[in-house]
Amino acid sequence: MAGTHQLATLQLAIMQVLWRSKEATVAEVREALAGDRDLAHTTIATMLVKLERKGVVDHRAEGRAYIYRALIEPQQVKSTMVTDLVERLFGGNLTAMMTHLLDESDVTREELSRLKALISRKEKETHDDV
Amino acid sequence: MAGTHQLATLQLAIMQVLWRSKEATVAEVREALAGDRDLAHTTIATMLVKLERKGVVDHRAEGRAYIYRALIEPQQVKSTMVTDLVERLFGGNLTAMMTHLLDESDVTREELSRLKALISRKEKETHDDV
DNA sequence: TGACACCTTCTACCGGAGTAGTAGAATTAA
DNA sequence: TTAATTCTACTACTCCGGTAGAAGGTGTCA
Repeated sequence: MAGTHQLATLQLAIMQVLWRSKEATVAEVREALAGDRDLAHTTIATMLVKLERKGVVDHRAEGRAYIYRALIEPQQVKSTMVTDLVERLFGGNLTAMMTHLLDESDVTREELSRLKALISRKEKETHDDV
Repeated sequence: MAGTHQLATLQLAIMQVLWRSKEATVAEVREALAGDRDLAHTTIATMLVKLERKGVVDHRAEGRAYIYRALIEPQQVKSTMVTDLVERLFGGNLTAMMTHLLDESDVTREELSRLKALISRKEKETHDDV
């Protein structure tokens, strides 16, 4: 099971900053998160160390500062976390998850037709290659 | 924010047993979980105490044993957890979540048409009552 | 009535997330 | 040169999930 990465809330928030800006120092991450969450400089730094130990970010020194960058793609994290939730909540049943999403949230007409188009496109792509 | 319940993996697994069987003793929960997870009796018992403290289960004594039952509905938990993930991962954008699901998982033809039917049904339900 | 089996309760421990203070190095300003 | 600023490194602490041993209560049955 390589490349599966569960990330907690703050960790994910930090990663999202890195994904957006390619690279960032502790101060820059902190700046980007300010407003939603006002955290101490050291808190961000600590989290980045933990993320690095986890192998999902990397850093290089530039002068006195460390510049961090993400080592994994948003897609990997999303896949892991969504798949995991579908597994835990719906026993891996994708349609059940979709049904829930459609039932519980108020989707607009426009979104519905966009989804329909998406499915049609997907149907064309899906050859009988199972 | 009442009625929002985040549950971790084991907690959710235990709740699912309770939802299926309406009521269960510690031993029964343990039995139901055996195979996937072989846990000590006391582990389940401890988790149930924690879940009770959290207000999501309840118990009554019958003879020497406690019989537990769920106090919340599966739907409440699913809503909370799905909504939360969509928020954290896709900034609350439902369509983005759906797109991801369609792109990343290998959906079969059959599932696709079932989804299409689902959307059509939803479209009929959705009056312009926004 | 004593031995055993079954149950809950209490307590404890580990690890990870989150939060941050403090120390010490380095760079800049005065 | 000294003082202030700005970083990282180290440490620690709380909370929670998960896991389970030890202890103590209670029922059963020969």
